[in-house]
Amino acid sequence: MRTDIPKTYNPHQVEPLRYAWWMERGDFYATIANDGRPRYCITIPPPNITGSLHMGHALNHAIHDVLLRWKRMQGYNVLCVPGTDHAGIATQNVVERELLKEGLTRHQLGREKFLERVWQWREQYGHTILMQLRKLGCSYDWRYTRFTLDPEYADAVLEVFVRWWQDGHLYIGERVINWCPRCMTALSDIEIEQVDEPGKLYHIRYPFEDGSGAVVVATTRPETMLGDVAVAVNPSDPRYDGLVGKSLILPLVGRRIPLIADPYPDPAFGTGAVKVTPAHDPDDFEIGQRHNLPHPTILNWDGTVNTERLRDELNAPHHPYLQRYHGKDRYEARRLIVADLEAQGFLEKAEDYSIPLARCERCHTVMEPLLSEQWFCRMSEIAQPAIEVVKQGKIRFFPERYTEMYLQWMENIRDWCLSRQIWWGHQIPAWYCVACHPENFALTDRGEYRLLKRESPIVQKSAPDRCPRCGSLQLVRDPDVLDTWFSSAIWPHTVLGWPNDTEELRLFYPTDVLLTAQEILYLWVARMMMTGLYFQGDIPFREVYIHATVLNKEGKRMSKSLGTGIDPLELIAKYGTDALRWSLLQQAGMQQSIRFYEERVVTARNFANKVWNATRFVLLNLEDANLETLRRIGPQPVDALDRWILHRLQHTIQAVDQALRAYCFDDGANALYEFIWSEVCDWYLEAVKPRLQSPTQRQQTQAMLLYLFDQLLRLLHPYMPHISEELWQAIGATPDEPALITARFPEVNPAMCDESAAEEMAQVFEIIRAIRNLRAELKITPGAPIPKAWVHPIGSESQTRLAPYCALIAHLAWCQEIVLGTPPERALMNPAPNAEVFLTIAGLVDIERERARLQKELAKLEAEIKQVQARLRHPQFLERAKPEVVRETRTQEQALWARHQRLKQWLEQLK
RNA sequence: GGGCGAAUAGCUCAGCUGGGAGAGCGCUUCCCUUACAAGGAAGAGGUCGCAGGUUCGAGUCCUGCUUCGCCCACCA
Repeated sequence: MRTDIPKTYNPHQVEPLRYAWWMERGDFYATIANDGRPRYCITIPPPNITGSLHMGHALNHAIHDVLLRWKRMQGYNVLCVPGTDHAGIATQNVVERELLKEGLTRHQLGREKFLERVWQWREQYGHTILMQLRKLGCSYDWRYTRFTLDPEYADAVLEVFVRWWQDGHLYIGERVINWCPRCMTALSDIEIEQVDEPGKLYHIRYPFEDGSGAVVVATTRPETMLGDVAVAVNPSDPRYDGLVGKSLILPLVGRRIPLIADPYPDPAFGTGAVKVTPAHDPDDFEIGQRHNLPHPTILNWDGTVNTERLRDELNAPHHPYLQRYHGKDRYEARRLIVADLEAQGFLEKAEDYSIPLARCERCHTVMEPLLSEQWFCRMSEIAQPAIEVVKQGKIRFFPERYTEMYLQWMENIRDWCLSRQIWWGHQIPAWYCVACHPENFALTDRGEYRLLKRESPIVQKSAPDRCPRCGSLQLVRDPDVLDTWFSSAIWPHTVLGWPNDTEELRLFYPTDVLLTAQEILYLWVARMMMTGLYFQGDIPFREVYIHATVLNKEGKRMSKSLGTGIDPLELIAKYGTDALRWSLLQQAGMQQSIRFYEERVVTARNFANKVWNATRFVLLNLEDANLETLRRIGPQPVDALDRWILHRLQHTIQAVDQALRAYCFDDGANALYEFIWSEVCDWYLEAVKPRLQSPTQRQQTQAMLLYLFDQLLRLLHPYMPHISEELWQAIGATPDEPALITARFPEVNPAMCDESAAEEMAQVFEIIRAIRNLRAELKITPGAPIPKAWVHPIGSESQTRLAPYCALIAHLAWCQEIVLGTPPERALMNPAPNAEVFLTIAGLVDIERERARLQKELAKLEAEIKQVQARLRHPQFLERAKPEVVRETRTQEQALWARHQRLKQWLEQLK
């Protein structure tokens, strides 16, 4: 038996070694066979390869690991598949930034060379985050580590794309999409963040061609007027009766545009007239479609103004004045145009206005709605089954409120823009024949064909030899790659081997739960449900737990750039992994956000230390023992104290079990904390100390302690795996159960539940508190002996001898239980609700002071009595309150009166 | 503009189906008692966001409002 245990828990000496030990033993590995055990499977949300561990990850993965360890201990065959996401735009941005330091752009490097660089980068840095997850203690099956650009994974992605194409769910469309002028790519509707920012609303006068006045339109983006093709008004708007059909002259540009009638404009807003720029606004585009209007583009992909395209697209003479704006950045162009409009008297006014802006989620650049040709996925049909499974309860959300949010979003789902104009990712498996449509291609300087328009794509997993229509060898592959979320959408079944029919799929699909943050509910969770149902024919997971967002103490989002973030690795370095995990899990339940700060980890570290020292105490008291013998003896209660602690243990087992089932990790942690610290350490261990000195009770008490701590460490293991394993090795490990990580999780034993023991001990604790209170109030130093104490339990029928406990725990020299009516002489008294205690302390009884103290006590009692009586005097209370409540109130009143009587009597006696 | 969360001790939060408010940290006082000072003991501290309503009785249920946060939404 080890007795050289340090007095404080040192996580750095324990945690890395324990983790390595489990790895060596292969404890994280699932069995890929039906060995008769039930199975439990989670596929983690693959973090970006560009990422490093932040508090959100720490919380997410602490939760993963609690569940995995809990299930493993319950005898499940547990598989957790880790991995990383290639994160198209994010990664490409990182590598492009590196190139920029060398003065290079990706275009200078060329696609192939650039991709080599990205792969290099990923080899070097792409595994950082997975290594960090190991530091968190995650018991994942690292053999299964996947990457969304692995060859097999890429094959699955192409398979999905081809099948959806064949099944008619994909299409090429020219639409106004969200364009990031910095990333130079399209983004889906959910990859942008909407913010309202202060700006200006410009009112511009568009004169009628015939000189009969003007129409005033309002816009927040005046530069787009270059591409205006009409002004629209609502047909019901009386202000424009008889004017529709007339021509307007576009200021600065001089182009003639019509005034048209369309249901879109809201007559109540401003002048009721809307300028129509089909290429740069989704609503305007639809108006344009309805009226068969042209849609000239006035912006380049980098956000600069292009007025030459205007000439080409409108087949119109180029107004020389426009040259001023050509090549200017959109904001520069805006300033110029506003100035020119004002100078020429076209600007009616510019008012302050809160403008809704869309920014790129990745780089925060203001998005530009831009007309372009993209690949889309038609969603409504695919979404249907994913709606059904939720309505039927086959997939359940925790917290439940997310169910409604999910359903509402799914029922209004919009088509998904799949193509991205970047290089890092899954290149779209579509080829176009130059021979069939030479007009769709331009020849570059390097003599390569550049795709201008997508027509008649040949969609298949591998490059076709020749055009199936004309036999030409001149085929050009679509340069675009797929949205990163397209590949992560198939994560659960793909990491298990799809499209092959693998043993992993058969054993572990559907997985059990998906654990994630709320921000990717639509981006990812919903899409996995759609692809899982479509391709694997079954739900990807049975439950979805959406955990809180981690905020700082001020309730602000943790952000590196704002400096409001906390680095979990730093916290691990300071306080250890188990402390960090505990501090997070201790507040992880059904809330949508949690505030996190370092003091929480300090508290958690202190708790770990408490566990360490409590177990140290047990070990020190087991030095002479044979553990085998003690295990054979088992938990045999000596008395009510033991029955009470076993009872509380059952309660704790029950609470932890219930909490983990319901994803209320906070409740489980609190139950454990309360049990271990308050009940085991503060009461049980203190009370048991004298018994350990008794030759007749020592062994039985040792057996109790061994059992209790064995159970307690098992319960703690999912939350604090390292320290619990380390300590358990000293007291729990047997040839049958050599490691805690695979030992059996405790289950409630009804035979150990004992309410009466609980009540009995509650009374003991009350008495002891009353004694301590007296001592403290009278400033009796803890060491000073108290010659005599009498305790008088009230209302308990049991003939148990409480006095010995009180003497032991409260360090009394002499203690006796008395019955009513025989109070001692010249003592101090403390009346507690269900007990009263009398102490005699030589020379310390100042009668007057004592009387004053008790008078105060009496006054407090009387106030309470008044309150209760007031309620009982109320006729409606007696009539309408539940009978048991009335009864309870009556007994309460009686008890108060009785205390009152006794106090008074005691006061009399003190005279 | 809709939807959802939150508002309780100085701080961070518990309070299930309505019966008189709890924890951790912080604070005060006393203790280095041989598991633990990262500890022990005893305390102080709250018109439970505001205003109504239901009820014998409301942090708890209903209505309205205020403040903060999140999600969704094409209003020029």
